[in-house]
Amino acid sequence: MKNACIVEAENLFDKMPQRNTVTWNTMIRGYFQNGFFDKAMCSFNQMPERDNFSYNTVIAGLMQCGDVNNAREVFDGMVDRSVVTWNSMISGYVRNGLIDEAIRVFDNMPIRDVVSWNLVIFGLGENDCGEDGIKFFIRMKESDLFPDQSTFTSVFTICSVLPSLDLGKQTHAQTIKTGLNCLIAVSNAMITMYARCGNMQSALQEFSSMPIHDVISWNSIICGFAHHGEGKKALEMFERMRLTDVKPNDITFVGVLSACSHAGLVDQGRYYFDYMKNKCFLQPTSEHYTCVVDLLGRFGLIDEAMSFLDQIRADGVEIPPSVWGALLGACRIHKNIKVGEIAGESILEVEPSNSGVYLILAEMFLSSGRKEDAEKIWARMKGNGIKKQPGCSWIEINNSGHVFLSGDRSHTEFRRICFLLNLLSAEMGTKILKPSNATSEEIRISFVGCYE
DNA sequence: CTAGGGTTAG
Repeated sequence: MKNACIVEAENLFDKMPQRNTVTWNTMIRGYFQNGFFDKAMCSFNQMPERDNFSYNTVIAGLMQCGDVNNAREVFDGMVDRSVVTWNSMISGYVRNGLIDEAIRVFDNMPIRDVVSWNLVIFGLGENDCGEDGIKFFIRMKESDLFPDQSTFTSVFTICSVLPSLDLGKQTHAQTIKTGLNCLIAVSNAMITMYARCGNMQSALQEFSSMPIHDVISWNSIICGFAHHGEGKKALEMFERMRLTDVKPNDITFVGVLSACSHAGLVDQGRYYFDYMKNKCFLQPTSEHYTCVVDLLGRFGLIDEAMSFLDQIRADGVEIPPSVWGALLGACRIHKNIKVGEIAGESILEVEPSNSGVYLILAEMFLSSGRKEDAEKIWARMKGNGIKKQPGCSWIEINNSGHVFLSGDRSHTEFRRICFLLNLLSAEMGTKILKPSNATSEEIRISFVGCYE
């Protein structure tokens, strides 16, 4: 039922000589889908007899509009709850970010099906609890239920976020055993898993093995290459995509433009941005603008970046903070304090608690000998009660995860890691335009924890 | 006939 049709549906419903429960249920769903929550609830209360479908429709509808409490009330008032009823509650809680509630429902339900497990695994993944999601995945396999397409896509996504290449490979093997690796959604998730685990070769191999590609397959491989700084390969894939019938979307161009940015391909970047707007008729988003400013800025074309901002304004768009951020980053590299200050202050107007901006501005002042201005920035930061979040990163090696937090140095291999990092940064220093005079400071890392 | 699950960037 489309929005314009709901009126027509209502007319028919009113004119009907007789209605049954199915008719009422259909009408209620239509009301919810078109945003008429009051009418939906009115019908629900008015209808002569309610079956399980009626309740499930109302719970899902209320959950979809964020009315978690009323959904709970309807649920609590039910006598006969089906698996779908319980799953609707889990789904609703997950959708509204209440993962703990979702798990409580899961724990209490008398019978679970594949969807119940999938919802919990997906929900945990979406809420930064991927490791717990994996635990549920293992428990699921110990039950008498078999993982399906949705299970595997969620698990691959978790593997790509953790990231855990080992688990990803293991899961890959399981999809082959079950034949689910032939499904396009599963393959797509697998490409992203391999890409984000740093294994572009396997990502490409999976991509190449697929008989059919959809826009997500192409986006996954393009963004994968772009993310790894393989700008040329990303663009090669995009050119191959153009030979197919698959239409690129806005995400494709985020990949393409960031590829140009990482590879320093300024002319191509200008061309693809124009191509996106004028040939594909895609409205640029703030991400696209950010990519272009980043591309121009990295290359030192600060003036062109500034006039590009005018072009954005001409589209009737207010410059988003992320665009100013890209410009600020460029100014930092190319030591353009004048524009950098404009960019930084523009961000702070909208995001006064953005600690990174204060630090970059202070650093820029300091490195150009304006110590007093740097101190003013620090004072402002302190005055606003802004603290920097310590940096954190993690990596999986030989089945165990190593988590590093900026500041302390308790990792057992701290000295060896520092030594190797210094070697690496010396190596990189020869390839960067700017000589590595910036950092004689010791690289500070620390060991925080381990997971299995 | 009607109800629950969604993979892509930064």
